[in-house]
Amino acid sequence: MWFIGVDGTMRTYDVIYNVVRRIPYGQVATYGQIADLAGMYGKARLVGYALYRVVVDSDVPWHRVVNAQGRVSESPFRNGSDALQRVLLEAEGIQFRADGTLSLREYLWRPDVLENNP
DNA sequence: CCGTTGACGGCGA
DNA sequence: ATCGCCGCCAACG
Repeated sequence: MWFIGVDGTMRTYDVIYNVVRRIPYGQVATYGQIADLAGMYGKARLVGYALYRVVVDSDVPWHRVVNAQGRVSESPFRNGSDALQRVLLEAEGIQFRADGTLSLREYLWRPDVLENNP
């Protein structure tokens, strides 16, 4: 499998990426939520570190991860991927408020509810 | 083996 | 509400 290293070990960040891959189209998850689901409760920042390493054209839907305020985390180090993130989310039907936040109540992924269903 | 590097979140003033 | 502070850590050179 692509997420297992040649030595057979799955790296820490790969565990995080695998959770991110489960976020459904049109929904979002928070950094803290991903950490929790990855068995790294309280380590939201680690998720941020991991996503920083992801390349834009990755198979990991990195754009579906926002912060606990329902806002795209911006940083000059992201070199524009933060602006792209909003564009990609809007392309999935997610609407942003005037203050730059999105409705977590409406778009937050709830894994426990039912994975796939219309 | 270090030193550097960064997409968070919660809590207090 | 809106700041600042701080815990926390894998990957890379």
